[in-house]
Amino acid sequence: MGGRILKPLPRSFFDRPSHEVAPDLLGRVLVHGPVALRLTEVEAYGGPGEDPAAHTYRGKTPRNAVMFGPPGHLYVYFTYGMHYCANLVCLPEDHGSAVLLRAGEIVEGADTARSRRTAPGAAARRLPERDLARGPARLAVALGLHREHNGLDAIHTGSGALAVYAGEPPEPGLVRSGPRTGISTAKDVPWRFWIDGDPTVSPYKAHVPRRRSAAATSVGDTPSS
DNA sequence: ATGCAGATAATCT
DNA sequence: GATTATCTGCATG
Repeated sequence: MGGRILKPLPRSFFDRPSHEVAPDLLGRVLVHGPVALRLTEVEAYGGPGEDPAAHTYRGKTPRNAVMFGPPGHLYVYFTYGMHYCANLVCLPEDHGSAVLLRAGEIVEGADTARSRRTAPGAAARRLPERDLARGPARLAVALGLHREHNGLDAIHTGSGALAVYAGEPPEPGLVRSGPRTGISTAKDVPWRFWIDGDPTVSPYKAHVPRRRSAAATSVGDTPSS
């Protein structure tokens, strides 16, 4: 039969700098339980002292500890008071770099992904296929990744529920790179990688400084007069 | 199609 | 107390 056997990626795949792993991750297939996703957009983040935009820039903390662990593990963080984002750790232990999984195409378990992505109360209309994992927080929901999965090993061991497979890498000419999304420092570092023309790639958003609430700025912010 | 504002809490200074 | 590796809904052209 035509059933293609997916080859699991070995740990050594991730034992490289994150900006080398990131573009190589495009087209690979991440499987978590019933849902499989082909990566179409990722971002690399560097280690302490070398990447101001990285969570590890100022060293090890309880939150980013997993990034200082062995490669091939999942780093899941919580942000904006409501979203989870998932990364894959790179380089040997103690380096603190990773690749943020920003978007992908659901290739298996779309019904599961869709129900996870459909809010209880809202959404009378059907969510477009391309939006199921278009953006890092949406991707985490679609794959069912949460805080409890922080530190999980993503290397196929024969028993784990999570693994990354070789998949079909895109045509080299279709891989594009540019500045990372939504960061306030290191804005020019071109460590965002995506597959050109793929509809599941998220729209680029530059960082917008959120203005403090009016109440918080009421004292002492008057210009000279 | 694009743009803005609000949501909402862990984390770090 | 400020910031945040974001998303959604509602507004307008």
